[in-house]
Amino acid sequence: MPEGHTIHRLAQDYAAAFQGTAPQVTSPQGKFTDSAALLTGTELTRTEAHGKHLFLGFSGSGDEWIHIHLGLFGKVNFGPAPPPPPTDTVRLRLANTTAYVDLRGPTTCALITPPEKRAIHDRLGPDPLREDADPDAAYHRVHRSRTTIAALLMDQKVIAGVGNVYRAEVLFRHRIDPYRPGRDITASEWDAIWHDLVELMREGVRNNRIDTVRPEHTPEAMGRPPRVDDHGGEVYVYRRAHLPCHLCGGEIRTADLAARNLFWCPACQRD
DNA sequence: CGACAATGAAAAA
DNA sequence: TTTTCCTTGTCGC
Repeated sequence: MPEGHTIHRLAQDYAAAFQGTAPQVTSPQGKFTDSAALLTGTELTRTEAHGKHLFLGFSGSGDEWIHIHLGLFGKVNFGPAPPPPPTDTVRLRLANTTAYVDLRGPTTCALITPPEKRAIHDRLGPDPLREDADPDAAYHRVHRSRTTIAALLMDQKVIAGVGNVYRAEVLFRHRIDPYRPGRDITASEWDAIWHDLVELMREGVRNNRIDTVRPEHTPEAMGRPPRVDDHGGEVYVYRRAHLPCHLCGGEIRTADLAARNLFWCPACQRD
């Protein structure tokens, strides 16, 4: 379930459960065993998120980081001590006297050095959830590009943390045709998109799910039946192909864009 | 029990 | 542009 909000929430949750302790680090699945052995006995001192990348900072003899990227399938599960016997897909388990956490199916779980961590930050664009983010840096790339805005929003070098749900929903909320080239996005449109993402994603961190429907458009307010989709939140277009648009009643469309399923309302999102 | 999809992205070609 | 990797839940037979 990982877009940027999930990763920032995980940074908070890992810190709450393990920061200031030296958890036992294991890799029941085996792919992280050597690094896990090196880390056991060292203290988790801080956690950090940038886009969809999670960093767990350990201080032993020097600074070391576990770099985690969940990819499409990765999942994290927290629980109270004592931990149950791990299943054979657990890539990484942390366990201290009060809690454990299991990581399964990540694209990346690797021990890295501070310079390697810096290199990752350097290839990522600004993250709406980070204080140090510069929205102008993102717009600089957007407004010089002939690529569609829907593809640019998915490009982590342009803006970090947006995924398939936020891209579809933020474009709907701003009535922007997903196929419009980035160069035709105005500065004020980008400003509105960015600040909307900041608010939506902060709420996503708080609630651990994506909700994008304005209060006046909720099923209750509109006299509609509640959503049926099981992805977790209330949305306008994501995974609503061929269903009626909440606002205009027209049919939501879907298409392949940037290797993912795009959803949009051609009537509401017309340039 | 196999096919398939799912909020992702790097490597290979 | 295509292939590859990672896991789990659901659906149809």
